[in-house]
Amino acid sequence: MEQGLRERKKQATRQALALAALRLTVERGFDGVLVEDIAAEVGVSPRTFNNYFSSKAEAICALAVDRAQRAGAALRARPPSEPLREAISATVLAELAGGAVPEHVPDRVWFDGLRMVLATPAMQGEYLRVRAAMQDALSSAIAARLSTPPGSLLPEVVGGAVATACDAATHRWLHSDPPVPLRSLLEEALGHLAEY
Amino acid sequence: MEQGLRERKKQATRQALALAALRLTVERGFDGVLVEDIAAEVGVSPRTFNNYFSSKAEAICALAVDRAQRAGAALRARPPSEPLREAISATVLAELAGGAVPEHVPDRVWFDGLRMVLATPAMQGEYLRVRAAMQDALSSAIAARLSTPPGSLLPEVVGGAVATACDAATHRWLHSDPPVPLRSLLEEALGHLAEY
DNA sequence: CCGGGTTTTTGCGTACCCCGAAAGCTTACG
DNA sequence: CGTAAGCTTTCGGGGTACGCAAAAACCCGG
Repeated sequence: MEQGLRERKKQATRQALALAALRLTVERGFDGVLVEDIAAEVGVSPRTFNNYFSSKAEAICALAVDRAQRAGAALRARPPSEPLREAISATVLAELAGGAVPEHVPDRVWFDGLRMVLATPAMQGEYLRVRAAMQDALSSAIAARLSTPPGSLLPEVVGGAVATACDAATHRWLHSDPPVPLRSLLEEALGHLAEY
Repeated sequence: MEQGLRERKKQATRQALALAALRLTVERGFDGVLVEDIAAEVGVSPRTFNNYFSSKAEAICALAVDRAQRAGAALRARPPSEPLREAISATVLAELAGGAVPEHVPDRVWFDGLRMVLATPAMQGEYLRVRAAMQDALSSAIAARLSTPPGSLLPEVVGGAVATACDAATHRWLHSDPPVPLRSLLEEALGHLAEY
């Protein structure tokens, strides 16, 4: 598992770049920060930045993608006897509403970052990839749980529907004034899905 | 409505650019065609291209976005007495499986184009915007039909879930070998949604 | 049919992004 | 240790996207 110093250093650089990208972008806006700045913050050449991420937007959203994948793993880890719907809602509530922000990222940076990504056209495309990552992670976990026939669309459809529900709840949460707890929005969204 | 020659010309230019972008990209791949080429094909300057579209990818997917919006309009146009689920499935089947390709685009270009967009990383982000456009169009139509309270998440969740189902069916369709009719995939996907 | 006001197109310049290649350093391992 | 493998860096180029100001195209009232 421990691939030695080399691998650890690589992951550290990656995290540092992603976090710096997020922080700086929150502070100065998407156009106010250059790839050069992010690289400088981490102490690495601009070219190296692009060895890790193929775009500035990708770096900014990298931590969110990581989290989506953790959600998939969490669903896989639930007891197989648990009914699918319960397993999903338990996973989603624990991972998204549990203050479980990735990798020592300050809560405030995370919240403001999400908000900014959604408000900036140049980053919406990348955010949609985060959502897609969530869908993929959930779908494959669902497929593993149910051991559905290979051709079935069910895992993708259900995974995508759940990802959509999380997304709708998150949007509403970020714009709610006065603030509403994310948990209750997630519960509402998952409820709508079940009753359709 | 008719804003005179001026407006008509603008729309014509827009369509021509979008179609040229799609055709050329199908023929030569995303990196094989420059903005310059697309502009030349239509007989306008490269600078003008960017007056209409803020990126090459946006132009390529513009027709698909237009179609998503037509789907929303179609849902609004269904009889209000019809139950929501029926209205949705009728709309989706008619708009997506009905060979209803936008604006005189050859079926083959449309099919190959979709395939290429989904296979090209540089364009996946833009495709996700198409899916998001579908979600928005459906959501707002659903909200209009149900006249739900302003704060409800239901329209977004259901609209997004349906968009996801369409998307999953489309993916499977494009990769099916031997070919499976899109209609039956859509029916399956919508079915999974209803039974979850 | 024609001139003034408006909108669109265009050319030019700029800032930035992303990537390929080759050289330089660092880590891994016998 | 010393050689092999892997990352980082430097350099340079091809493209994209957009601000700005001048030129062209269009619309309308006289």
